[in-house]
Amino acid sequence: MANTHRKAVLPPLQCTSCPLRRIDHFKSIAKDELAKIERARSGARHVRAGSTIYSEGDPPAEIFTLFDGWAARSKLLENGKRQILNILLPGDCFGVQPDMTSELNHTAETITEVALCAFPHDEVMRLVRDLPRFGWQLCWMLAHEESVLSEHLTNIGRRTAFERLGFFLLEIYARMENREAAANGMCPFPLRQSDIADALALSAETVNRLLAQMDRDGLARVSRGRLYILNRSGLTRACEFHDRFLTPKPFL
Amino acid sequence: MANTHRKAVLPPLQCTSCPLRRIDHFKSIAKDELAKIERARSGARHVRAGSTIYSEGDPPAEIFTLFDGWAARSKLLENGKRQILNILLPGDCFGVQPDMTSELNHTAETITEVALCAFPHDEVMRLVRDLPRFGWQLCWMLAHEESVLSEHLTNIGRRTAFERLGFFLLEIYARMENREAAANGMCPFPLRQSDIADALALSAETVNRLLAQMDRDGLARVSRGRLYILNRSGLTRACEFHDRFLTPKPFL
DNA sequence: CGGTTTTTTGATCACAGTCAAGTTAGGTGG
DNA sequence: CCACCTAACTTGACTGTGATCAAAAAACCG
Repeated sequence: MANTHRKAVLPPLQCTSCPLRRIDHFKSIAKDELAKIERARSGARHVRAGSTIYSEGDPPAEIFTLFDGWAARSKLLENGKRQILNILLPGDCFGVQPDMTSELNHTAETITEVALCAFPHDEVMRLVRDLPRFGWQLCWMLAHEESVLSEHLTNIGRRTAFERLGFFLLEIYARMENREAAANGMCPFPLRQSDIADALALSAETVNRLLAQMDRDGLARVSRGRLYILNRSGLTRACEFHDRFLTPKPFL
Repeated sequence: MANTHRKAVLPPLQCTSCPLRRIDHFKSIAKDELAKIERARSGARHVRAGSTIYSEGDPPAEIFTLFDGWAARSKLLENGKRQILNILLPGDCFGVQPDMTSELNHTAETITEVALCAFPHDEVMRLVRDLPRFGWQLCWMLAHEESVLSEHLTNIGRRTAFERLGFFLLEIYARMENREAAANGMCPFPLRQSDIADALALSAETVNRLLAQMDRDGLARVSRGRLYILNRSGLTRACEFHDRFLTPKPFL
């Protein structure tokens, strides 16, 4: 896997000048609210590639926003198998737990080196208390995540291996496009085939064979850390993809 | 399928005297907040068995709380296959959407006859605005749902058919138990085998064969609209079940 | 009691998993 | 810049789980 991902850059000190906020796809947040959010932020930090941000079973302490790089939320089973719940891209929040007293129900791992912002749990609760609109925004983010998870459940449960993979590639591409990080059918793609397998509940060998087939069929190619969508409409049709669930959302 | 489910009863006019609120498993809500919630409620209604409460694509208008009976949230694919996302039991809320302007991303169907409470979307937004704690509770419910969905994703993605089924039965039983509607290893179970299949991404025939096997093995039995957990610890071990994700939660 | 839905059982098949061996690419250090 | 080492990818052969198709039995409901 070519590590085409440059060193992750840290976010600016001021949330108002966060470059992510200039991206159309993210719902804007009022200036005064942003100021309070900024005060709630406990800091920004780097995490190196291939390491764990938090583990299933840990007590939840912070909510995170991914600023730069790729990560994944996943579950590990007793039998050693891994299920990736969601790939995290810049602008995605994670670590929100129902009950701050209970343990985290999944693990978050980095794929590339990563930069993220952290918000202590009690600060988030304070924000919900003080800013009614913030509570609504948090609900929005959560409901969005649930919607994405439903789509993944259906994808894994009711589609063939080929369709799953096509759906997955198109989803990643659309999300990168929303973040203005894709163009001309090409975008960064630092996932290993075994990561894709863990996200789609397939074996790495099957993913490999299907990628080869999609390349042969001129539909999509993954090569040297990049994803190329060669025939978007063809692939979209072939795997019944739709991007209804990738609606704009607020973040932080 | 024996319809052992009696006629669904309507909830009382006052939320404070709602019998569901007396169940330990649900987080209590302050009296004054409950009064406001009660005012936000647009009404209670019956829906007959086997019908649709709302459909994917509909504009979201209301949030619902299931008061009595069983229902399911599901997605229908173009190829006719159905994926059940979650079985809804009394006390479960559903219909919460990220963005009230977008369309609903799943369908809600009744399994038995059902009684439910409805809350118009704008009233819910008003509640979030007026009651800071309410916003937090809504987040809690959403995060809980996400947690459950993650568990289902892992179950379907990474377990064998046998384990999936055992996990599913134990989950339903534990949830019924939490609702004080199960005892001595027995609880109502109005699902058809094809419903179980759609929830677990299996074929109905496979579900049938596995149920027969579990019966033979003295682990669990489904018969005449009832679920019998014959050997709970055995079944729990056999399918790596855990109920960590079934934490108490608020509702309404 | 009769019609319909659901469950049960059997036979066959195919998709994707597993195992194993070989190749390529990327990263590291001389 | 090249040699080496490891991790990732590739390919082939075989297997097995669970799907599909079909037909009979049972349960349910009016």
